[in-house]
Amino acid sequence: MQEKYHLSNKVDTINADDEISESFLIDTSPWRSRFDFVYREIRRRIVLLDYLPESKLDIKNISEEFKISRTPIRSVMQRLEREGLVMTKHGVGTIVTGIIPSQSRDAIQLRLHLATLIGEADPKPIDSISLEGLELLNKRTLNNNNMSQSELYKCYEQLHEFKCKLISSDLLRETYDQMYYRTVRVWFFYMKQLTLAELSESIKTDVSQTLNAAKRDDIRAIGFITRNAISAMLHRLNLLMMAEE
Amino acid sequence: MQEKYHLSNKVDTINADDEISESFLIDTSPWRSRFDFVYREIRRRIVLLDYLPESKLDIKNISEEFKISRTPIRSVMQRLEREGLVMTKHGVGTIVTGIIPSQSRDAIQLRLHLATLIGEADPKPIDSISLEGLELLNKRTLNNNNMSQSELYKCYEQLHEFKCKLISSDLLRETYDQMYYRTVRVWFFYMKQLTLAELSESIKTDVSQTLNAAKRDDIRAIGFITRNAISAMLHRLNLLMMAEE
DNA sequence: TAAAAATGAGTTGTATACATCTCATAGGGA
DNA sequence: TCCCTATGAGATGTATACAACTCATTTTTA
Repeated sequence: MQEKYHLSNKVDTINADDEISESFLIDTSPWRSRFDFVYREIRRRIVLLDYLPESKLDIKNISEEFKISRTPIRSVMQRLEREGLVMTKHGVGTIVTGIIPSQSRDAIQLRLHLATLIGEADPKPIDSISLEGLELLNKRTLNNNNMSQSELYKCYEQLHEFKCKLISSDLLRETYDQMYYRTVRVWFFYMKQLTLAELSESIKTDVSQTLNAAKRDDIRAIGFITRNAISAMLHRLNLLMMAEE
Repeated sequence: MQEKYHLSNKVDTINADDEISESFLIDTSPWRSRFDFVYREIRRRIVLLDYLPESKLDIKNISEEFKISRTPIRSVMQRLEREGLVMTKHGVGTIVTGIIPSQSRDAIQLRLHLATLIGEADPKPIDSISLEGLELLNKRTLNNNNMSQSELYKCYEQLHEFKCKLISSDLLRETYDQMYYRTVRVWFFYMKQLTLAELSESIKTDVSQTLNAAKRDDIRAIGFITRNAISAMLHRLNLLMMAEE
């Protein structure tokens, strides 16, 4: 964590074209960017198991690291708590939630169902830039046989973001997005070093299948590809979880 | 708002039986209750259009009313913002979100999809107390021909809570719950006085059908009953929204 | 000696003053 | 008269001191 946050980083720039009538209400101030930066960074650390499940977070340290007071960090933590990634208890501390098989299954299953809705209601058309990005991602994953966990995270996230762009409903997109981060953490937790290759293989086929469907503009297919990939992972995970119990 | 909040009110008492291993982490302190009370009350006001869409909230007034400082009120507002009920902009204010047809449709459609999942994965058994409550609700709605908006809100909420109890996945329940409040606000907004009777008729059949299914322990049926009720409402609403445009 | 009570360190929740931002309005110049 | 600018009220975001809570350790007491 050498570089601190740069406010110039673009953070989810919202399509100003849609809903102009309400866009004046959307807060694009630096505050929002700062919040988003810290939120994403801490989420990244939790998902990548940089902060281990059931470990206590040192809020004081974190606020010093980001050079920001405890108040906005609290906001971030409250959001992460709503999203099931941390738990807070008065007088005790802020703790990364443990990974509980039943809850993990629930999250995966919900994501699975939501994935089938990806191309349901008038999906957004695929713009050429996104498609190019996907082609690059495809080449990148094909050539790279031994991806690190962090590289894998980035690739997987990029694929996820591509799919998200196709969802026209903001609400569905956000809900699906939340499920993504919950489930990806579970992948990483159970896979650890052992089957990193397996996870990497899975993303390769996901990317190439998605690319094919995207080329022929078949967005519903992308929904089902995703659903099937999640289903496969769930099956694989059930074995792992049963072995552990 | 004569009576202030009573900390003794039970607020979502969590089943202490499940997941005992983690239950020590759950914060049951008065703070949590206070937060929940204020959150629910403000949500109620927004959903019942006590606070009108696009109107500005006077945070200072609200914090004085609840005899609590702006800090915890901010927490509540941040949660409501995540749930799409208010918007906040630095230096401007906190505003109840406007009701936008496309977004309303999205919320309703998502709730519709989630409803079909109600009895999917090992639903919780129906306990006799809940069933009795449902029977009472049935009698209450049958006899009461001219329900006020606030009565309707309570009945609808009670029915909703009954259905929620059947959902085994905490995650699905919470997501479904959020969609409920979003959509119910839209009902109330478009229905106003005109078709209150219609809404009341709709809930009557929903309750009685649900009761029948519950008696024969067919929980998947309840999911589909709900789905169909939502679908009917969506259809009705589309007509209203088209007429307005 | 053992159990109960008190103490204190450490953490989260709250109150409040201040920083920052936005918008409406008033004032001045062309 | 019109337009540009400045100013100030009022709102949200932040920093910080303090209150309240939990838990481990120490002290007291039977």
